[in-house]
Amino acid sequence: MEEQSSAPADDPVPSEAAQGPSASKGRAPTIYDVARRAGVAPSTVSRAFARPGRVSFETAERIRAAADELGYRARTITRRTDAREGTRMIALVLSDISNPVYFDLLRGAEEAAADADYTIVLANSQETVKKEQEALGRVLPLVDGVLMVSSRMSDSAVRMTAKQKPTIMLNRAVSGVVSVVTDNAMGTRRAVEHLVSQNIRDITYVAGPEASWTDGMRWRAVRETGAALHARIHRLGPVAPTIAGGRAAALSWMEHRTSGVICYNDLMAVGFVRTMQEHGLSVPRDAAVIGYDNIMLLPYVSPSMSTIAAPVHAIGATATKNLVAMIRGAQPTSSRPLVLPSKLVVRQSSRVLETPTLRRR
Amino acid sequence: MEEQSSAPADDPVPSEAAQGPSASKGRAPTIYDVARRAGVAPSTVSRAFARPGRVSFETAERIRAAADELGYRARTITRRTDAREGTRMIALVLSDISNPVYFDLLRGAEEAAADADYTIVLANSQETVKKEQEALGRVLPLVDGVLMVSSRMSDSAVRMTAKQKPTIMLNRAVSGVVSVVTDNAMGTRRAVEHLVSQNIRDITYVAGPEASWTDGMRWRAVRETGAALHARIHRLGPVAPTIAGGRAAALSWMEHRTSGVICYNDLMAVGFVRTMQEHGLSVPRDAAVIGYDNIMLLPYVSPSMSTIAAPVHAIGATATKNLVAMIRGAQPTSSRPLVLPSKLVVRQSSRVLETPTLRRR
DNA sequence: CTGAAAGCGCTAACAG
DNA sequence: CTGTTAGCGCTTTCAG
Repeated sequence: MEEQSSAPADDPVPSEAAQGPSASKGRAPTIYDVARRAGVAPSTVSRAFARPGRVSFETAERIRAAADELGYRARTITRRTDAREGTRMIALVLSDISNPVYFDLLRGAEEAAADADYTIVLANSQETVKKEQEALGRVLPLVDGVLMVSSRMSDSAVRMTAKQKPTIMLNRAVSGVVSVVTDNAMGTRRAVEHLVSQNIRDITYVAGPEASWTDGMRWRAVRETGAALHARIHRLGPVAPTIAGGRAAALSWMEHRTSGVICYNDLMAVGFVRTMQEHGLSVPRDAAVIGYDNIMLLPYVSPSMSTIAAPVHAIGATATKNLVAMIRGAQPTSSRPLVLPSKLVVRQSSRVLETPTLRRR
Repeated sequence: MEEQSSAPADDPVPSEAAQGPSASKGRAPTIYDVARRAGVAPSTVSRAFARPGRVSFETAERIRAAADELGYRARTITRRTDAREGTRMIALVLSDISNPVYFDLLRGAEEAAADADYTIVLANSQETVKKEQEALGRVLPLVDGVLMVSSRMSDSAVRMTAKQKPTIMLNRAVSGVVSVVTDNAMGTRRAVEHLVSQNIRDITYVAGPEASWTDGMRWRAVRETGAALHARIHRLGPVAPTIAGGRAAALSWMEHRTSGVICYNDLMAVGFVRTMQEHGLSVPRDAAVIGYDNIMLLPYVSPSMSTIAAPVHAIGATATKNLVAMIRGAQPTSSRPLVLPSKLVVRQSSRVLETPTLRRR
């Protein structure tokens, strides 16, 4: 629209017709252009952007004006990567952002980062490990540190990354790399106890993605606790960690029903329950169902869903704080992963005995 | 720089550094280190990374080996920003990533980006406009284009950005900037018709964030359609676009009930309904409630929630495709925003008349 | 295919 | 406070 209209009249501009329509055309203006236009030395322009105090107000004014006219924008990155000053950016790499679990993690990370004056750059890679590595490779050179969430990359690949930039692993433990994980075992134990205490001794664990470290931990926790408590544990899957995956699992579960079901995550649990209901089964009467993660809206589904909750916000915040410390030169204190506690949240989907008066909280 | 190493203080630690578990210590290796190690010229190393074909297989091998040993990593960004080759990254700026609406948008954007071999970098800024601008400023220099979702920045600030890099605005129309929006009017009209056809003629619109362009559009659509259809329209709010916001709104709504309620978004609608239920009211009997966005899990809350759905995936994909075209030099065709249709999804929360056979309990 | 050398845009060091 | 002059790490000529 007004791209044409802005035709500046006052223009002592030489032959170089400043710019075409919507910018991005005639090569981005450099610091030299601005300097020439403002009648100062390039270094002064540089200073004006990097160290505002060090340049006289008037000169700064003039430079800013010139920069505006030319549409100049400091190439912060080049400057910073070259100067090794740090870019004040942190990469958060995660494989599936559309999983609601990550919300609070993100929030926690962001708050902690903001406190320390860092910006979080998210690199998401729904797809393959390959994509994940590619995305990581792209952002790696421009951040001061890396937060990897539930990565599917191999341990050695992760270690490679950790060699290049301060790195913290979340939701997975990799030896040699600082890790922050949740204590799946504890929450799981509570869940199994909760079921067993209601006389449920036949429990199916519905597995999530095979490559997932978390799935391994959860399955192991279920199995071991089950053994300790004399419950019979079965395993189904793996299926996709989605509502659809849960639905599929429910279908095969029908052929060998158990009175208790623990799903790798909440989304699966929701799908599982819905499919049961569609087949005329009722939850928790026909089976008590529990998920993991405590995602948003879980209290609002019907029946409200029990879950094993991780302190996701704290994980994000803690990891970020530690990462910032590492960026500032701190050496990792311990070689063991930092473990944060998880807890069981009981709602209707697993409360068999005393059915409450249906108006939870 | 640090060649004068003997000078600085108390460092009795000589050559030991090499293998500290978490590395990231001794100065990132440069292309020169690799070159020396591989016994070639720096330019050859550069070529080996940038233009694989142009270097003999053997030399490439040697260089790769040397790079691995030293843990060298191409500083892609510096290289690319300098070379104006483009970084093959696109910034997706959005103010609140924890809103589930953005899932599909993100997915759409990512798929389209991947098709064109671009990576999406997410810059999230929960907070103020100031934070948003800051985050944008940080990533701007290093991306080839910008996707702004529901930005709260001023029109002129947005135009500023658009001057520097190809930019597309999503969920908001800014004159002079390519925009992709949904046709809120159409979906809203259907919703109001749906209510009126069930003899609901008293409708409350619960407003979302004041600064939101979308809220303005939705409110306007409700008001105008209401007028056209002879329904009485009321307005409540603004409240936060969250479950809590919806709960708060429900409380004040109690004092002046209407038989129809349309909330700025689904989260609010869920909170609204829950609060009604807690006060002994039933949905849709006491009020038909409709949200916007069609977020995940909506079919699973109780009662399942009606909503006005935008083709979010398509928005993300379309915008990204257009952006890539712009990056490649295409000129924006039209100055008017690209409008994608929205539609009404009727579920239990608004179905007053023929209560379905509710096999969904 | 490779090396030497001249940039690239920006910053730091050192006068004055 | 500002200009000059060396860099910074990487790329691009331009010869061989």
